[in-house]
Amino acid sequence: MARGKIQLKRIENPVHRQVTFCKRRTGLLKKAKELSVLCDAEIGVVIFSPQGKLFELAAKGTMDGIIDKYMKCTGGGRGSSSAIFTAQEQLQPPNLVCLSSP
Amino acid sequence: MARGKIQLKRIENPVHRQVTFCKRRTGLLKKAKELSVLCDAEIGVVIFSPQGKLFELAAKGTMDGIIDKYMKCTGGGRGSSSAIFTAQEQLQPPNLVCLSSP
DNA sequence: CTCTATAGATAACG
DNA sequence: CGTTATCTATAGAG
Repeated sequence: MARGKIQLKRIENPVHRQVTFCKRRTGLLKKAKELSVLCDAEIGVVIFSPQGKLFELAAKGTMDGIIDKYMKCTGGGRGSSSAIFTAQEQLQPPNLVCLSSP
Repeated sequence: MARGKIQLKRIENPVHRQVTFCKRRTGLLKKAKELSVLCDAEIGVVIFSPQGKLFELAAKGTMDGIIDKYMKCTGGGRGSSSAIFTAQEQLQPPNLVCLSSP
């Protein structure tokens, strides 16, 4: 992203990987919070570093409440407007689906 | 971020907010997956749109496993290397804490 | 939806 | 650990 392009694969150098993890984790949490503020969405993020360290972000509400809501949507999720996906399907094709007008 | 600067507040126009939500949600999930791949981290993201729609991303493992691991780290979290924060504390000061060398 | 210019994120450097 | 050059994400237009 900066002085050099990134590879879409695991960083091998342990030191470099640690630095990148720290920076990107910060950026990801920032982005998550921005999305929740801009669009009034409830967002929860959980990150486990390779060293087993846990990082959590709960925007709008608590993580506990988000997990509870998530459980209801998946476990007993017979709600009509739920979209569960694992992102493998959603992100691999360069295909954005947006609504430009209602 | 592009033809105009963004405000760090809730978007009022419903249509504009919907479009932004869609674009940023896609970008956030992409970033999350990149982080998990680059740094070999286990990441779970849960997003509830204002309309109550649920979006989930589980990178490296299942969301169920991530939540389970999360519960153990918080509930019985007497582990020595756990960092729980709500991002309010972590992101507001322009203060990055990184390890340059181990 | 697709394209483009620009704001924002960040890899490498000091 | 702060700065800078670049790359990427994305707001706005077509």
